[in-house]
Amino acid sequence: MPELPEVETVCRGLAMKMEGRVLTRVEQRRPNLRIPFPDRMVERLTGRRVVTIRRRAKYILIHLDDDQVLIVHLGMSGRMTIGQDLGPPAAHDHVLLTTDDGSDIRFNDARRFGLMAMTGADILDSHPLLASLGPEPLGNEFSAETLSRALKAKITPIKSALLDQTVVAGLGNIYVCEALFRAGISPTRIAATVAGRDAERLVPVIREVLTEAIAAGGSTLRDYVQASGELGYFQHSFSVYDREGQACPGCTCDISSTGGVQRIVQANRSTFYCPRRQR
DNA sequence: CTTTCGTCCTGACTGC
DNA sequence: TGCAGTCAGGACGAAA
Repeated sequence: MPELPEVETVCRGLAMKMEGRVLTRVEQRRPNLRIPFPDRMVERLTGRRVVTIRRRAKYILIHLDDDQVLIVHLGMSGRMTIGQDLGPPAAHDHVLLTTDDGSDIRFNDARRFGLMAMTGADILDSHPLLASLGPEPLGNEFSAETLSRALKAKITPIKSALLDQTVVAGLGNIYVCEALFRAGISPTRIAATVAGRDAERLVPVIREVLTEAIAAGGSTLRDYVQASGELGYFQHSFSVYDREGQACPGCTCDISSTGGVQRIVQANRSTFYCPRRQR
């Protein structure tokens, strides 16, 4: 499931292949993903040159030479595959792009939680999908002060607060679990109680876990493929995520007495944590 | 207003 | 072996 580091990796892969290139062929193979495709998307993309590709939260922003921006979200199962002469579309290939130097770029999304939208570059930040996003966790605006301010009035668990894209933009279930583990903060803590001292510990840890994952080229558990189209998944080692019952990497005592990593459900999502190390 | 919960979707996995 | 049921999850929108 692509989170910020995976989206960053995809952006970098797409940028290498697409920036400066003209989209010579565009094919849209169904009317919608989570939402309908933009009106006349094929016509609006065909013949356009890609200027830059950037990321905001988990959105891929493809800037075109007519000052339009294609907004892409990978959702849960979305992936981009890149290659030369990829042949007939695979199952769930929904959008096919070809560049003037012969690269094929395909958006594949089995579960169709992803989306595409288009808007003008000048009004990009006020687009409904982007307008209420909080600070980038790797940006200068994200600090213990801004995080504390965002958490101060929240009575929801810190786990839920960190998944709230208005608090900080781009964290998903995996990296919230991992960051809380590294910070030694229980996911069940009321968000407001994390403001202050704990937020000072949390901010660098969030940056650290994301930076490591980006450096590793993204990570996955199931169905993520790097933008380069390379075969295989990058297997990232998580401390707690999806490790229910396994030994917590920080606890040296016998797992039979600790129970290892616990799984609980918060807001209908699995949370993994170590009750001994996270308070 | 804030917070929670249902919804979209398919494939991987579990258990009978 | 086959098949029904469960689960996964981002983000929106409805409900509380």
